[in-house]
Amino acid sequence: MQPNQHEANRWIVDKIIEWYQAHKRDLPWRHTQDPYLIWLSEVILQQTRVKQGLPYYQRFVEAYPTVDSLAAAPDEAVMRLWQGLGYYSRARNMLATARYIVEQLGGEFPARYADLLKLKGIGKYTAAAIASFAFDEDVAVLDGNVYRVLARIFGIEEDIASPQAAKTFGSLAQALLPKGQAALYNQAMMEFGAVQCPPQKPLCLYCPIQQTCEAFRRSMQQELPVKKSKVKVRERFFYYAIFQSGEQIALRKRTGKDIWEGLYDFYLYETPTEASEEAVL
DNA sequence: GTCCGGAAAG
DNA sequence: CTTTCCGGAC
Repeated sequence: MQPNQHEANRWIVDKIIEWYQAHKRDLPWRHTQDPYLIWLSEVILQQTRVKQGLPYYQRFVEAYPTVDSLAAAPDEAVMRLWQGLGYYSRARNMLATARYIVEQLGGEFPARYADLLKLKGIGKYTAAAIASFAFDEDVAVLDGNVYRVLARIFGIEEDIASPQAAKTFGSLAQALLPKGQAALYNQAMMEFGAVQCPPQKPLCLYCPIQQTCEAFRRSMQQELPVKKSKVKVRERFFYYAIFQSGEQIALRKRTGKDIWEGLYDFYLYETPTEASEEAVL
């Protein structure tokens, strides 16, 4: 890093925070420092867009305004409220954790990142979100938005799906965090990513940090962040029937959008799983 | 159809 | 390390 890099970084962070204060969306969980409500919102938002999660959050807060009320709720009632959100194990983990907090921790929400991390259904992201939003612990969140914003600003071409990237981006995000302003910084980074610097069509033309953005300078907004799409391997089972008449063997031209398009092969019977000889015949 | 995403499980 | 869980956007 250049000697003035620290200053440049501080400038970038200040600009993003300034942008956040002017453009942030008014969302209900931004008006509370209650760790329970922040946790609730984060679990819902983990797998859901704000627009879709909002009504669920409102219904949960209405039905279960405290960790005690959630802990006392019947399983079916919670699952019913969760219906439509998907990833149902998260609702189950949330309920189990609420009960654990009430029964084992005297209803006291853990206040530190390291302790939050031990709870069921709370991983690095959610632990950092609660620790910073509710308790202002100086721990940086790392979510898809943060990855994207950092990859673009600094022109980082590391594959964000790799575990190694978590270290690179994690230490960078942590280094950028202004001490004592974790909640503000984290929310600003994520909101900036969601609104100003989305995956498609980032709003570079009126971006406050355009002048220091590597992706903009190199016109790489669409290429960053780099995410190696996992080529999913599918097993296919081909059983060929060979029809022979004298010297001639029947072949068939392959059509349609598939492997070997336009090429010839024998008459084919395909199964998604391995089939026995009897089944094929 | 493809891609996306936190945490847990494998 | 990779895969799985779900529903929505496109």
